[in-house]
Amino acid sequence: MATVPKTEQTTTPVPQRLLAAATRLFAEQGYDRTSVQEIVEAAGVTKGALYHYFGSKDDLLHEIYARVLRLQQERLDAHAEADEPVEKRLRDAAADVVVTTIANLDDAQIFFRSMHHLSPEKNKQVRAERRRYHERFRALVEEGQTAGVFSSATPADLVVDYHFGSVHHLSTWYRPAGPLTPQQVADHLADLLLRALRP
Amino acid sequence: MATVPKTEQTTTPVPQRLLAAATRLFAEQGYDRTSVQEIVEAAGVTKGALYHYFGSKDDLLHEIYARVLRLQQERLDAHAEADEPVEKRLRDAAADVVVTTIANLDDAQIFFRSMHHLSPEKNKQVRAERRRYHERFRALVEEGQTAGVFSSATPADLVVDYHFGSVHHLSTWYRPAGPLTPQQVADHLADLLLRALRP
DNA sequence: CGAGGCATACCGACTGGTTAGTCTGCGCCC
DNA sequence: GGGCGCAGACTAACCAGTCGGTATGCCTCG
Repeated sequence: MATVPKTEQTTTPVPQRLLAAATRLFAEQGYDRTSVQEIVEAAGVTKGALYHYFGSKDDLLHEIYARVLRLQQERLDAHAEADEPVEKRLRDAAADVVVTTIANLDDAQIFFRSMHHLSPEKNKQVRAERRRYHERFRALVEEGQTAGVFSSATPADLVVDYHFGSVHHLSTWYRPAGPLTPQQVADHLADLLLRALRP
Repeated sequence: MATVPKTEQTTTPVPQRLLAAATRLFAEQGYDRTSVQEIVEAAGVTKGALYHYFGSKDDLLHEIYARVLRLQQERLDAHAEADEPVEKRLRDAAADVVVTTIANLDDAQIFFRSMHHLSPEKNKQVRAERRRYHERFRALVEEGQTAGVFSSATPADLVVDYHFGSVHHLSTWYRPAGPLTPQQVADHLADLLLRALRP
């Protein structure tokens, strides 16, 4: 009894519902403050379902990280490989990560706030992927510096951390109801980066 | 029995020992992962002592926040009021907050990672003080923009968030064992800010 | 074509362990 | 002798993960 009525309208698959519920709750309350019970209730299932699809609560968090990392890396790669001058490639990449981050503010909040809740191995894995991302971005900055279109006054590593600091920070202050659209914020932040890099 | 031996060498007062232990442990493991039991053991006392001086675990966290906020606000005020051109005042303030943050990386880590663990009222209070700090800093940027020594291309608010993003981010990547001294990092980051603001 | 078996998907009570905060009491100092 | 500073056992609540059980569809073989 009490099974889902068999209309032909497809229901969202349970694993996705669980991930969506977990993402929202982790962002709102933090990982440790969110009980597995809350997640399954929000997703309309029970613990049995969650542990059928995921090995642990920690696993759920890891899935959220993997999704974000994959998305951002793909987008960065696309911009970095474009057939454009390096200034434009960097600007586009810098602006895009801002837009994408704002579009997934919950993910971003979790990302930067809950890394230390991952198990050591999963944490290491995430760090490694994160480093790849960082290095790809840094390569863009270095390319411009070598070509002389960017100032070399600041080490490329620091430039990258400077920019990602601001991205990281977005989930702290950006509110959709605010005066600026995501694209406007992205343009401004990319502009600040490029202005700082003027020779 | 087992009282501290009564040599005349003054022992650090218990409340300070508790705060120091809590700061270290919160930074290492996160607020929720640190039990009150761990804190009192690290401080060499028992729960009775902790709850004698602090109303709750949450209170302990709030004290840490208050300490950081007071320190940073004092230093910003000093720089902002100095008798110097606005470029120098902003640069000094921007560099100083970096140095101070690196000198108290544990505090910084807790600050940005654990705000949501504070009770709603305490959270509101901290946000209010934080806003005062932000506005003081913004006033410096605006002063320079009005005077024409800084570009007005970017709203001052965004400029401030851009810089504090990088400060916020420090606890993620800065390691004392790294190649750069705190002062060098501070100079670079302040430089990036000022370069971005060149008209 | 239909019966029987099997895997997948999920349920929900239960367990063992942990935790913040309380409370009674004790010793030392003024 | 009274109160401050603290000790440490205790409680009530909670929580991640387990496990035996059930329903449902598919596949196979007679």
